[in-house]
Amino acid sequence: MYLQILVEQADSGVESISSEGLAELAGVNAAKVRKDLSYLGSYGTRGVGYEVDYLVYQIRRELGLDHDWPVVIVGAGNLGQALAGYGGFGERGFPVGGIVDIDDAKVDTVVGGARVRHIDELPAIVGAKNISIGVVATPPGAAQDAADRLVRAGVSSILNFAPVVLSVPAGVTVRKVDLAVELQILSYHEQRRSEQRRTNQLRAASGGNMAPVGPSPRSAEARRDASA
Amino acid sequence: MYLQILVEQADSGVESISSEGLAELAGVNAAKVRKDLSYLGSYGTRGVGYEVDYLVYQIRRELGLDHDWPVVIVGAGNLGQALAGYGGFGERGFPVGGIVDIDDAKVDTVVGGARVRHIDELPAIVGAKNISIGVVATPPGAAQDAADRLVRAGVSSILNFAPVVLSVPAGVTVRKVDLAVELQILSYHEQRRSEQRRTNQLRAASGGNMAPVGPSPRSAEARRDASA
DNA sequence: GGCACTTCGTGCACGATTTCACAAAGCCGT
DNA sequence: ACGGCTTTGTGAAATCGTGCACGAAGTGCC
Repeated sequence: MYLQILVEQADSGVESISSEGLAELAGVNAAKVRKDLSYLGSYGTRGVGYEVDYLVYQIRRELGLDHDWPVVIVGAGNLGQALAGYGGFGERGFPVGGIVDIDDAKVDTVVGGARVRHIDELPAIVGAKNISIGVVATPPGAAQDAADRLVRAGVSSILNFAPVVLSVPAGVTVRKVDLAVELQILSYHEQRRSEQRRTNQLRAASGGNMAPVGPSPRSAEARRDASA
Repeated sequence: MYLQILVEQADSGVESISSEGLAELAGVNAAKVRKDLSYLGSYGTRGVGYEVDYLVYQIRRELGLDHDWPVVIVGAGNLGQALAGYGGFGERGFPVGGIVDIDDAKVDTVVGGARVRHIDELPAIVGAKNISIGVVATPPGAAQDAADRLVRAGVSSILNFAPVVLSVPAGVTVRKVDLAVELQILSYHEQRRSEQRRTNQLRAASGGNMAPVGPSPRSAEARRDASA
């Protein structure tokens, strides 16, 4: 998150930023920013702040973003195609090194400049380009098989878009992005808001004379939401 | 997460599950599962466990998933089209209630069964279908404007796919999904793994006789990853 | 060169979350 | 009906993360 903000700042010509400034942009506490950045080393200057470019460089280095990480996408359905077509990936250091599908009808079609290849070619693709990151964009039922194949092919990090919990051997990192879960969390907040409204109406209807429902009890939560 | 696992279990015919079983599947501690579920009420049976169907029902109710939440998508580019075309949304209770774009060239094209409408129609769409959730699928530069328009139209929850921090009034919930950030986190793990390998090689080369690099110091982290 | 001012880096305290541990509660076999 | 077994629900303890406060270190003006 810091990296993103810092790059944005660098692009608008900001050369130096204080922990407080960065904290404001990130929606967190300034002390937290300093503590977080201190894990990278002492890259700030007291009385001045942090040099944006240098900090960007250091964060990139720590995250391993000083070189490209080609990724292979498994599943050329709706989502797989969108991901392959989305230029933002390559721009940010993750070029699409290949896209595969199990369905012969999809093989050899072209999406986003890459030709879809058969999933059996996965080991060859991963080996040739030395790929260590795989993206699972299959239907739920095929996701575990896709993950197994990725692991067998030598991939050690997986980004999973399928709404299932993948089981992988130790030493393989999985991250899951579940769009429905994100929506469910929003649903929960909406639900609470509508309950809140009902309660307020009841209070108003009963001509109540109660303490106002101030922001204080929920402020911490609200802040987290805003910064998320 | 529990909901997802429970639904999966229900589909495979499991009728009852213990906190320990659920904890295993979720990759967390059993006591945590019990404490989490206890916030919903006392829906377990001592000596037996939790009835899967009933628990699913209770979690759904708490999350506000007992009715549909139509969503409106802003941005009919690559990602917006994929989201609109992806059936999984509607299936999980979030039907696409509309998709809009600012570009006249895109207006009136049809994606995923919905006709793209102009962004100026946002208030009408939101009002007509009583929509409270908006999805921002625009390029970074247009995201804040999209969010502002959503808020003005009356939306109170936003799912943001653009890699920028949106600022919204208090009372509006924003969740951000940033695919590049997910990949960056994987990159970080890969980076560490490759550093690890180098260190091991050095150790081996120096004929070292050191304590083995066991899984213990990283096990907590690994567990978090697996369960994420 | 010295002084006022700014901002970092970090020890410490507090609050939140997670885990432990155990009593209470229910099932099942006899 | 009762005792043994299992598993929940929840106080208490331990751990973890965050924010405060302040010394250290730098800048810039006079």
